[in-house]
Amino acid sequence: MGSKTISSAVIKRLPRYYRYLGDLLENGIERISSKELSIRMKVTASQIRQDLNNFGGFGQQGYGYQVRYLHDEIGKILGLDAKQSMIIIGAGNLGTALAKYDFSHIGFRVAGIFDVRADVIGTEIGGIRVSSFDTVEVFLKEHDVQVAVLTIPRSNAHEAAERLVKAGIGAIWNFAPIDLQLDSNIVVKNVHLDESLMTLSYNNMHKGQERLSYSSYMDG
Amino acid sequence: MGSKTISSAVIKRLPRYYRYLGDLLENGIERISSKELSIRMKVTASQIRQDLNNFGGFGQQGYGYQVRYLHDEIGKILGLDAKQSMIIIGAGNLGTALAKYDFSHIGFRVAGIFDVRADVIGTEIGGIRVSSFDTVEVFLKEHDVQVAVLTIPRSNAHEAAERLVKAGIGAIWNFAPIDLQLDSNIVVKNVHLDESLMTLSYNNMHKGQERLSYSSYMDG
DNA sequence: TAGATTGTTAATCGATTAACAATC
DNA sequence: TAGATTGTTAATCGATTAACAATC
Repeated sequence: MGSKTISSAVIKRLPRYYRYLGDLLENGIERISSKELSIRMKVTASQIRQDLNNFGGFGQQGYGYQVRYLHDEIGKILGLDAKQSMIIIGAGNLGTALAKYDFSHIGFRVAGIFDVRADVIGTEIGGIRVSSFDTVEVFLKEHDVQVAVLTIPRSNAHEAAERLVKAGIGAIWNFAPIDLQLDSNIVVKNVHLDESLMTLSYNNMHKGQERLSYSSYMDG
Repeated sequence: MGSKTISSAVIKRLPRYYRYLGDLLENGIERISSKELSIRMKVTASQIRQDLNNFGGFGQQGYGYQVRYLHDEIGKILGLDAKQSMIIIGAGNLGTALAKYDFSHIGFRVAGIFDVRADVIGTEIGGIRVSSFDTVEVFLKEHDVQVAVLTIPRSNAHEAAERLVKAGIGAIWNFAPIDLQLDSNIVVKNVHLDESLMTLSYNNMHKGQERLSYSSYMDG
């Protein structure tokens, strides 16, 4: 069902559409054409129409797109209406920050926090008690969790990931600087902050040699 | 000088090469061919050779590449040998996590932390006193800072960015969910965590409809 | 209806992969 | 020298942009 493969380039643009449509909603704008949206977003109108038509015809000739409708449809495509849960593995600096961050606007909530360090287990972060990582298998049996957030040192990341997968996790948001080699049906999304900073460094050093600001919107 | 524009696709791959070469170094491996590296990294040998040859001929026919040399050269290309400083704007959850993170392995250090909230100013994070954002212009006059890290709410992000630019900042690592519209010679790198989570959500919902695990290495 | 704007096909552009001559 | 592997050119593939007929 619905099996046409959609390129990852398109998928990566969806959240940005979603954000711009949300902004339009907030400003009380009810309809928009691909042309006008393209001007605001600094992309081509062609690209917007091509992207959207991967998922269906959301617009109307001569009229454009209804902002509310398109916004909500993209939200559904992204699964934001699904009320998903995630657990955070590693209550260090980054794990703590993410645990305190409110992801409810995109349908996510933190269901649990885990760590291996005795001095961290039992402390509270954002109203959630940190549990021993040894209890994660039991926890996953008892709770419906879609995503595991990996904010632990590189050295432990692979072993932890394999345990999580064995315990039934299907998606990992990985902040450890490592390429996880897991079963092909496990979805992994890497956020490598140091690599992000390195590309910023490169672009800053080599400034002026290329048109930077214009093509940088999707380089998030 | 050296003005051939290099595509951002190539730039984004450099940090990953750097990481793999660092791993090889740690394992005492002194030379590697594009073929063998391609197997480890799950990319084509062609791509590795094409990418590297954007910057020069680092290898030797019949031999391959010297790991130490190539690693250090890529480090230089990325500017990691430059000892750069950054300031963190916004001492919230994420700003605090980044302030405590050790970026010295890629040549960066945190020179200052700024916030507008009276109850936060004066507290200490990772050994650095949080200063009033109103003092940032003076600070930037007195210190050589390459990067400003923006970890503040969306509503303040644009105004803060403009002040930083006016005060001489040339590069912004932006964590606020907004597209900053700044002078074209300002380098902006966005890290939109919620958008990252949304694409993870999408891939998880639509799992099995495409070959996910294989093409996901660069989707960080 | 006439004007506007979509959905979609065709053309272009750029990035990736393959091939191979150069050379260590 | 023979074998290996690069640097680089050529072929392929995929993504973006342009064009336009369909239609609201």
